[in-house]
Amino acid sequence: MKRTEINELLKTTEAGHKINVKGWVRTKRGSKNVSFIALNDGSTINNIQVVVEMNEENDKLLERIHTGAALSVDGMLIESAGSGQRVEVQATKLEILGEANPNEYPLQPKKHSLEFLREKAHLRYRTSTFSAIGRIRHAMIFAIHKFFNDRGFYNVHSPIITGSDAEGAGEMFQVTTLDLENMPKNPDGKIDFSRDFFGKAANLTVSGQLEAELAALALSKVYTFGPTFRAENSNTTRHLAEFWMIEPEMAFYDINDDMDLAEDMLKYVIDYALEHCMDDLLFLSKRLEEEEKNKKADERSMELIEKLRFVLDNPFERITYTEAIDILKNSNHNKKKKFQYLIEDWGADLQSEHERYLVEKHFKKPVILTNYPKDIKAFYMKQNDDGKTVRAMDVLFPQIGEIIGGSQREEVYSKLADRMAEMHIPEESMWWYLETRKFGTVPHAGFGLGFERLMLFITGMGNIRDVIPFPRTPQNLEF
RNA sequence: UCCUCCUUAGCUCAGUUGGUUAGAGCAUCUGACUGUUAAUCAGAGGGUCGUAAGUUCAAGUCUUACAGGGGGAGCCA
Repeated sequence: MKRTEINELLKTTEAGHKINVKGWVRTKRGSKNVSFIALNDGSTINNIQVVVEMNEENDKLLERIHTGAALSVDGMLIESAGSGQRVEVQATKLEILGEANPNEYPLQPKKHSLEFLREKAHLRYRTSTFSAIGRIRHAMIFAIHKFFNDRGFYNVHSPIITGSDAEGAGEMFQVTTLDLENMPKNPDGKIDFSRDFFGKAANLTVSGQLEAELAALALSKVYTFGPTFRAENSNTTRHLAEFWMIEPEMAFYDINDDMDLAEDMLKYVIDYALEHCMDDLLFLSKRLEEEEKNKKADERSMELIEKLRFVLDNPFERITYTEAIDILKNSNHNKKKKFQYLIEDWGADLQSEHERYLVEKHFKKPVILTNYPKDIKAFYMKQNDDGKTVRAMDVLFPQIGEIIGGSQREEVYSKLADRMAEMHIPEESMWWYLETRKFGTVPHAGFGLGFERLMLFITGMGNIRDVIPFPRTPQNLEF
């Protein structure tokens, strides 16, 4: 018989027909005459209840069925005689597809710590929490593609292996086919990369932005959505060595158009999650609420769905770096010396604590900071006429901090070339990028959204290692 | 990379000012129960207290080193 997925079964309004269902056992409860199995196949957070009448044959099978076992069940879909669910499956034939030895299977029908599950990453998808995150992650990927497609953007595949080492976004992972035990050397003792696969040193990309700019200067509106690699020794709840980034790039956009797009996109995907992932969000919300109970009253945060709606319904606050410095400098927090790094002079980079103060204490909503000092930002950002600032824009979210970093790009050849020289970026490695400013240059802008940081916000999870199936972080490559 | 905390049963945790035989819930096994909802009730098995060394009459408890993990900071998305 053809299998029906559990989300379909639970939606059924007409009961009383024969079906087949397959899935993994979440719990089994028994009494003298009847046993109940909660079965889940990942199509929904909800389980279907399988009812098994006790007889000699079923007794033997049930002894081998424990949490984690895979089953195929033929039976009648009927209205439930119990009160916890609308429909259930009255089993006529049970088949064990795969047993799970209860003395070895690590997952139990109870709450496990996220730390424990991280060490069981090969099985954690089978928990309610991680299957919910998996489904939401898919929905967000789809929503992002839909958002851009509906607005006439083209998706571009930027390269994963790159020969450019001047993107300046962070430490890079080297890619080589040279024999590490026996590296070819030049007469001066340095490694001879002309003998390497590409004839030069190669790395994994840290950003697709520069390539996206090339595409935008022909296709007008493009976006990348691909893996990104940073070899920084970052050990935090919001950094990964391998993460997915969305980088739209638009010709004829200025910084204000860029901010509008960023805000629209974030609101669109939040709305999409509320529309399509409510079951999973409600589960994660309940889970969070239980965790929050253990916290002090003033450390508790807004309920997950309420928080998503709040961001959706309120315009983001847009202020300049200079205005932010004034707010921080004159804040009681600064005067009472509650910041670890006190704000004194214009020009300093903002610390996490300052960003959090602006978002969580002062404005109490997402903030877009613009026009940063040029010395703390990348070489490609559009220089303002004041000679001090650039048209950068960072979107700051509660709890997460920077979720988007973007800017209008410098389109004037001479200004870009001068800035590269000032920052010691070798022109010969970036000649192709500079040429776009030589031929038919136009104002353009773009931004980068860290996909896992978006996932942190949508799911309310606290650690970025829990919103990507197989996290890559320093000293960790087990799965 | 820096600072800080944690490691006790398969899992989550308790373990007093160092003191006799290290506890609980869940899970597992046995039994009871006419439909349960992370079922319930009764009983059983399960631990060289992360590893190594030290202090002490005595260490799960104190000290040091190492390992694994968490949180915070920096770098950023």
